[in-house]
Amino acid sequence: MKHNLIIADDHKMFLDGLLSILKTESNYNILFTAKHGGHVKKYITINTEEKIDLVITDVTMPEVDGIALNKWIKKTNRNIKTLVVSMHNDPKIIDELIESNVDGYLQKNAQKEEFLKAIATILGGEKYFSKEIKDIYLKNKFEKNKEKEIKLTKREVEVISLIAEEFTTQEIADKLFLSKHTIESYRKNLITKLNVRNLAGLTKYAIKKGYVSS
Amino acid sequence: MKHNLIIADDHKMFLDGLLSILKTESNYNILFTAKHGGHVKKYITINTEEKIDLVITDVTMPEVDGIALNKWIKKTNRNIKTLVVSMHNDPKIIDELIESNVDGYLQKNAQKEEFLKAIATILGGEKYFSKEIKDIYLKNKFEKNKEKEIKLTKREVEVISLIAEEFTTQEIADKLFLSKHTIESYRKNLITKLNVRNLAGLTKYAIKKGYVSS
DNA sequence: TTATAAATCCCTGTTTTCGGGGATGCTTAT
DNA sequence: ATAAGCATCCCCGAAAACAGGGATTTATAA
Repeated sequence: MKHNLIIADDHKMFLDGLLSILKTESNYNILFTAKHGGHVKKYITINTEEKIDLVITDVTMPEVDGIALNKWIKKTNRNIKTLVVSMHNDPKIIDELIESNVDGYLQKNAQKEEFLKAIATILGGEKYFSKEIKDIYLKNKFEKNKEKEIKLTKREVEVISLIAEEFTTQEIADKLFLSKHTIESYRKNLITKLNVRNLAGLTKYAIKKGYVSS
Repeated sequence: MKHNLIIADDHKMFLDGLLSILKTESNYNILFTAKHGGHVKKYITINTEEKIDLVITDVTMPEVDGIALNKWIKKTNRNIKTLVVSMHNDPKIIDELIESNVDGYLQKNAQKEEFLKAIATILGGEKYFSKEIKDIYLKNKFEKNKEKEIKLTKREVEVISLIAEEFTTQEIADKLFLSKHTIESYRKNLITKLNVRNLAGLTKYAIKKGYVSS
């Protein structure tokens, strides 16, 4: 029995490329192609009696993007599989998609073979993520867990930001209308808390967290 | 008169997508498609009497990549135009391509219309770069000019790297088998040279330059 | 060849950081 | 109500950083 697919991507070229690949496989039937997620939602909502097996969707699309579309599908139709394809591999996006139960994630620069493999795997009931994506996801999780307990207070963030902006303790004290001793306490606590050795470590942490621009 | 094109990309899907777009335009004739730059070089070398108007090429390809291919074409065949398409927009790559006289640069997530416009523009004898690419190129140039005089010596890079890695002066001295005074001199010079105020500034510079990871 | 730059080392101060304490209110959660 | 966390402030001493000189030798470029 043929599998029914829907593809959503606002890039004509990617769409055409994907269609040409899928054409070589005789048992895929393209029900519908869309320029953004809203069209897919409408299609699924209207054609309730039609069997839809898989929605392949881009992440960045106008109006309703791939993340929102995946969430909507997973919330309303538990038997429709989803495969997200994206140009980039932003850990946050990958995380959000996996948490909302996407069935697969591929980078757009994947080869034809991987595309077909991913689609077949997902239609077979399993999940498919490329090795890179898995690594990114796990690394992200791991780092998050390691840094989980370390939560800085508002004041600490203020202070570490100013430290990373090259201000001295006295200058920070003046800026925040606090005693020099207070800032010294904060610096000391930050060094202990963040498990670094000196200003350089604090600066690196501030940059990593985006408190300052490098 | 028809224009003769060559396309080089190791991604079947992109290739197919591009072909499907070009098919809608009747006056483009696809001479040859290749999986990497080496094939294109061979084709051009063999078919000397054939008129080749434009080579569209990806950046990342096995063996001979798009950068090398563009350089080779521009060195050996001044009447063949080149259009580079890429997934990413790394300033270094863009800079290198523009310096080696590429005729156009597009991101792969461009829309169909922009692809056709770029190809037409280039075949008309002009260059084509998308607005983002121009911005990236100019910003890069501008920043380079601003920072031009600041050149660190090998030793200075070693020292600033270790500073940013949270080592103290004494530790760096021990590591490099140098006197503590020497490292102090380097630190001092670096602070003056880079126009920063303290370790935090040095650390930020080191991160920006990629000497250490944040 | 003669500057110039790089790499190395040294000295004298002053300021800042760093590590170890401790204290006082004030809020928040248990 | 009591503990815990936060924000604030203080002290001390050692270590390190910072600022400002200067000096030598060895490459390297003009």
